[in-house]
Amino acid sequence: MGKSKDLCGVEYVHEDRVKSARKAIHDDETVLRMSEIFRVLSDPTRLKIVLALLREELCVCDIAALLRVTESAVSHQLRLMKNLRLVRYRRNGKMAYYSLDDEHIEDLIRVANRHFSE
Amino acid sequence: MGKSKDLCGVEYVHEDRVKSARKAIHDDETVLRMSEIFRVLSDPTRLKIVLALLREELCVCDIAALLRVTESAVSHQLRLMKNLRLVRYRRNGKMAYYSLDDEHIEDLIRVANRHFSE
DNA sequence: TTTATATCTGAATGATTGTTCAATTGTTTA
DNA sequence: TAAACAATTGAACAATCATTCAGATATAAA
Repeated sequence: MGKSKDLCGVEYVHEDRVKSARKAIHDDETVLRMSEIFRVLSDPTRLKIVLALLREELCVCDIAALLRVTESAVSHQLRLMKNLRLVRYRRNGKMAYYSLDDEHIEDLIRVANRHFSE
Repeated sequence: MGKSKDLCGVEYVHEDRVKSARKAIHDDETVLRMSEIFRVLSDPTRLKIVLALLREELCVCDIAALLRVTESAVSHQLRLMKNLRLVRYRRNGKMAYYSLDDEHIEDLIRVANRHFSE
């Protein structure tokens, strides 16, 4: 089984398999956006914030106290998630109440849980 | 609604909500292991490798050519995923053929896809 | 207005990470 | 044997990241 060339001059050992595999890979922009979603959940602190918001709408200081991290750190992470439209917030006086704004995150966490329990 | 103290001396604004949210957060070790799974998929190169292996068993040099990255980079990432038991490999002569060794990854990617298509 | 509280922000810092490079291992072929 | 090839490995590097700190903003209460 020799090497073969494709149009771009890249050599493959198994041309058929590579062509098949390439169909399964999305375009770069889509891959990038998918990876961003997973990246949000790849940090333990952020994952805990998401897990907490899955159950209750919470203000920044409650999240900070619950996770034992500074309010500043929580605020930074919430901004990141707000920019990705994963959380929303409403102001009420001095407080900012955050809640989840994405119905697929719960599914992702459910699948990840299955990974350990099975 | 005043602040209240729990046993550890941490003050909460909304004690009831925090107690409820805490139940939704897994223990530290579980959260850490969950975040590790998401971390694997949070890098575009690794995500592409996974997407490719979802369809075909591939050798290192084919993955490298397909993604236009060095074989060394691919090998490093594959080792990481092998340590997490997400991929397996079989040797055949000089080649090492890698394939997915986890049935939940496909579900994670499916859910992430839904996030954009809906 | 002053004071206190809740949140946000930008800069700085230390830690982590993905890739590259050079060298090496193990296998096949000449 | 020697040469070629596929893959691995460890060190080094630049880039990214999460947190901290100090200060700013905004709202509520005194």
